[in-house]
Amino acid sequence: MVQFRFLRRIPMTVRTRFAPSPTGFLHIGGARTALYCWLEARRRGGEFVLRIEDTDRERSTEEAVKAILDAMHWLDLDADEAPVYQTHRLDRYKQVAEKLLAEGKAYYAYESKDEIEAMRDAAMAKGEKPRYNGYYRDRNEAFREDPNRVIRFRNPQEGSVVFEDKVKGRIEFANSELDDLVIFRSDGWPTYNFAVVVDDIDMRITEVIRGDDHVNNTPRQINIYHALGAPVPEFAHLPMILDKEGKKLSKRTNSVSVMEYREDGYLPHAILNYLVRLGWSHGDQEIFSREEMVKLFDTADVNKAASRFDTEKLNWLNQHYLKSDEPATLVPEFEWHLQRIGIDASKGPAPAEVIVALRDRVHTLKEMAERAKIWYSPITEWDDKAVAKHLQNDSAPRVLDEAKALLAAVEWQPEPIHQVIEQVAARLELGMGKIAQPLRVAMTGTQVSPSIDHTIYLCGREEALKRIDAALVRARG
RNA sequence: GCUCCCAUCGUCUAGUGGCCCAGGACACCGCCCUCUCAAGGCGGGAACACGAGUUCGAACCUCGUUGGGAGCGCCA
Repeated sequence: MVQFRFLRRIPMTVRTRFAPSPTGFLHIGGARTALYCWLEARRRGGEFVLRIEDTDRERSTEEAVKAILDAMHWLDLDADEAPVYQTHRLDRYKQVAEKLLAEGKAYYAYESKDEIEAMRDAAMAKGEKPRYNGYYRDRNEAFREDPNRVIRFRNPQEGSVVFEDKVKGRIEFANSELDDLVIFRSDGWPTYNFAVVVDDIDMRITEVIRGDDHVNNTPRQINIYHALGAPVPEFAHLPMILDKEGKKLSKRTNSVSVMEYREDGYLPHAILNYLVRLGWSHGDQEIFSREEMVKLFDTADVNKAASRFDTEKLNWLNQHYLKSDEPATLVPEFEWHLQRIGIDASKGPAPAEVIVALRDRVHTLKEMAERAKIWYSPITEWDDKAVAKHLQNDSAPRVLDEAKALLAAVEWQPEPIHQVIEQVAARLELGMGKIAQPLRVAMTGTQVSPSIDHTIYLCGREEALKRIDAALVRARG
């Protein structure tokens, strides 16, 4: 055990964990928790690990595990170790519970669920908190086969539990408010509050970062740490994320799954940047690179109050990254979106050039893909108003004829094309509006598009000339 | 009902007793630029929940009120 003693002398490494229960997809609140755990570990040179809390065998699914892992991967929140699955650790929980039993820190109880419920109703009727009355606490009943057999933790009755939450500050609970919670269910599986503590001890977690819906569980868990003679980690309870109306986020009215945000066209780092600023800040700074987040983030600077999810601001950030990222780095995600709407990116302009043309005009890659359609497939719809206004007038046919002639021979690059348009304007003595709009309708069937030179350029010469011909038919028709 | 938590512009927030008749960002409005739509530039309106204290002085400290939220499971 020489090695062991040596290890003890090494300063404790910071370890954080993200512990989702696989009963659904990774939602946006969970993503923020994971981000904060990840950042805290990275900043302090520590380790970030994952634990799958799958002891609820009714609701946990394989698909959900995969969905969560996929989302974490997409966000690039990498864990330092393989995930720990609670269902693989049943023997360990049993072992720890036996120890507590042997030391008199836990006991068997045999009430049925109905009896427990009646107990709670009675307490409520008296204006008290619904809780266990401690019937078996001092009865020292031995183990016996019984469908109702559970193991309860013998919670201290005197004094109080105080902890210094890194975001909320000092929090105190009187032990008299706590009852003897079940740590092992009658089905032979441990309960959440027990498994979490055993796992966090075994996984050497030094800072527990989780949603503040867990604040009320914390004193119970601390008492279990004490009973087990284990050091208590630090706690940081993050406030909730509410929807735009200030209500709890729900699937009905919001996108909640991280992967839905992907489908909606958001960039992973835009989501991360949005999330890091939702509940945390560093002065007036809004834009944070991954490196800056890692350098600056601190759970101690997290806000105490709940915050609302604002899609408008996410949109702004997403566009910010669309505009400032190197286009080439956006291509894979963009192509993913093109493919989703049935566009074959190989049959049209280079995606990077399309990105440059559209990034000032859209907030998401989904929108971008939709608008990119005009360069990858033929025009199928014509905006009647656009046709009537910009094609069916005196100058349009002349503009189109003239442009067609010049475009047929020009070097196919945005700049020469731009010069062609200016030449047309000069020759026909017309303003740019009179030139650009008919061409725009010709190229797109609508009166809205990126700058006309780029719009034409991206069509490709052959297609551009074909579209001018088609427009001439309409202009004269 | 009981316990715990929270409270600055519409939203995210800066602010830790004087630098604040409160700063930034998103959104909104106006102007400029302009081949459309955007993007961009410039400017504008917009908040310390309320009431008592403490203090020479309070967005910041204390108490109360009101309003929100979470939890009170053999779910996590």
